[in-house]
Amino acid sequence: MRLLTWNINSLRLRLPLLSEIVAALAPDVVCLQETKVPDALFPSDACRALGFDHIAHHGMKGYNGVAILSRLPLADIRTPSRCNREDCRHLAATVAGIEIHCLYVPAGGDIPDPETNPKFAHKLDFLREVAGWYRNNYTPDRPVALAGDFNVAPLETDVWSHKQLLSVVSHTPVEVALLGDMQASLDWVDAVRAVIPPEHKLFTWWSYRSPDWTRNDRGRRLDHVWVTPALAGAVRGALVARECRSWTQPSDHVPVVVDLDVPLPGR
DNA sequence: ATGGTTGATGGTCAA
Repeated sequence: MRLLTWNINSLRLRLPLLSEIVAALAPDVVCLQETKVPDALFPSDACRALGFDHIAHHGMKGYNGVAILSRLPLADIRTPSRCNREDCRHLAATVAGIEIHCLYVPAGGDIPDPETNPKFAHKLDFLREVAGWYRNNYTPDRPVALAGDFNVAPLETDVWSHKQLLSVVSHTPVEVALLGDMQASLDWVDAVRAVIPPEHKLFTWWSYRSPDWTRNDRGRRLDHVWVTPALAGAVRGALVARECRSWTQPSDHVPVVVDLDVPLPGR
């Protein structure tokens, strides 16, 4: 099973780019974040035309929104609410016996202080709640893949400068610690870092605000694919589609792909 | 220390 996750930053605007990446990488399952499309306006026909006959989406007007596109049937579609908000950040479905979870963690605003910045407080609460939810509702022997924009770059090699980003939201010690707690909830394995050694710098996001993202390569690894220990032995490969950041009218995030050696029906 | 860009929206808000 080839799983692709991408913060697409408007699905409707970037359908042609989705088509391009699907043609190039042939994923079986696609997890999208920041679809920015209400469910009533979801472009299902266009997604089916890309080969995804099975679609789950959880969207709202203007912001957020998650979706799972699959070549294989989806079962048990669920949309857990987070922090008592209906803000469309979590979607889960079962594909070929594997639970696929698509997650969009709040970005957290600019100021890394939960006392003065409610967005940062929400982000910290969200991370705590998700960790507790997995701990209470799952066990590590269940085959689950958790993919999405976690909006946290946990490792020193996940940012262009560890020292310079210590007080920048996405790499502050409090967020990294909470993401660590979330990872510990089910002993999640970072599938991408299981393939690409943690010594290597690896980014999945580059700010739109930089006039030339390639000049200093000031990126961060905000997008992740984790698997439970039950699936860790099935991880066969991982890829960050860095070249997509150079497309015309790109998302500020690029797709991340993980290959899992699991039996698929009809193959 | 500051400002820089993009997308949805139709004024700003979120990232």
